[in-house]
Amino acid sequence: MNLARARSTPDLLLDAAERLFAERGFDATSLRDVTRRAKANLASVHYHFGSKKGLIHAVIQRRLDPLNRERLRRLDLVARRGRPELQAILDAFLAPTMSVWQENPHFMRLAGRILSEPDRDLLDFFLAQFDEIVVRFRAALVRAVPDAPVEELFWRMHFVIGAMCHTWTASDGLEKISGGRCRIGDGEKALRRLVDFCTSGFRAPLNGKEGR
Amino acid sequence: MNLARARSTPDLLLDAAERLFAERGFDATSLRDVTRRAKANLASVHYHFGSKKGLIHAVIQRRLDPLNRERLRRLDLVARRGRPELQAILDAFLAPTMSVWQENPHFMRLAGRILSEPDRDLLDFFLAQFDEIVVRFRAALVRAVPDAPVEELFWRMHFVIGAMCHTWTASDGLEKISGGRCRIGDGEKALRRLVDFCTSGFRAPLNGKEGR
DNA sequence: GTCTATAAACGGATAGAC
DNA sequence: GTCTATCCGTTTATAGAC
Repeated sequence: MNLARARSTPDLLLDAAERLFAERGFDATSLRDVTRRAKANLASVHYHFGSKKGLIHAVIQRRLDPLNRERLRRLDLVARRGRPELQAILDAFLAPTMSVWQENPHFMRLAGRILSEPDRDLLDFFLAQFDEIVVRFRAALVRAVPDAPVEELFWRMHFVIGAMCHTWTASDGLEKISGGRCRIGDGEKALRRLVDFCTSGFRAPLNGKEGR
Repeated sequence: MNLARARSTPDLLLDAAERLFAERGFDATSLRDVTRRAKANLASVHYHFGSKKGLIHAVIQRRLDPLNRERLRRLDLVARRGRPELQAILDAFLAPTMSVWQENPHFMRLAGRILSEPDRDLLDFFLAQFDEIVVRFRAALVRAVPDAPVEELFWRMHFVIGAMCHTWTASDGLEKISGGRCRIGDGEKALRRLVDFCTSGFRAPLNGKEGR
């Protein structure tokens, strides 16, 4: 309400944690690092979030919640007018990740890494945020590609997710490998390339015989 | 030479480390965990590998070296006979990862995770193993898709790598999300799906206007 | 090459004053 | 809500005996 007021301690902790988790990883970031950056007290983490794990969960949920709501909002717009276009569905899924990346590249790097996290608890918590996304996008894909088995749709979305995560988390690796040719820039062109690649990949022949 | 002899201490350490690093991550695995599993002494790690980082590098190089040699061997077979087929090139790049995954799923999970590693030193060491791969596959792709700008080829390979890593590292996540519908099984079918998806994605129209 | 013992530092968590 | 002090376990790394 009071716009001039400084950010609250929980917010400062979340900001600092998000940044450090993204830069160094969860394990390599101590609560002492977080509180030092947030200019808060060490014990404040346990007061506000209960534990380090509680802080990690809060960092994830703060961004994932609006991200997935935006995905569903866009999917609604697409699905409302008749049979949905494959490319429009993929765009509804992928485009919001670019917005988050633009506003907060730290979080997207962090999110991409969680999917390959060894910590089962953390992975399960993360995946649980996607229950509605899975149901709704699956339904849309079935309508858009009715001749594909559902199993095939899941596999192809798996590849889409892999390409997506790699785009936002490893774009500096691409820049290095390409000798500086490929820069992610503001993300707009990268998103368009990503959507085009995925749409075309999704249209691979279903019998898998083509071109062999 | 002596086939009946037990494996050497360095090998036992590498085996144990590979397994634990894959299951728990680098940070969450202590040298005590490694030496306990290898039934070796704590100090043996420093004697044979100098440090924990030295051990990590050795674990990576032991598998990556033959993997990338196999990629180049297959690429040679493909490129020898005239203009290479796009699908054959991608197969030469992707198929060896399945072989490694079959023989040692632990390592592939580990390798996939390194690409999103926050530790810059480790990422740089990892990427340095791919210098020859980048040069040789780029040349083949230029021949196979001559009308595409090199920049576009790099981006598309970036997406291929993302899909590939996600396939071998997060396949259990797919199984969970798909409600048990999608299992990676022996990897053969997953590889075929992956190659088909990537080949088709690679053939996306170059102007990016199709279907919009 | 292998082992014990230990150094030196850092981790998350908590009790209790304010 | 904030802060200090502290508990207690763990970490990598090394010195030096065998």
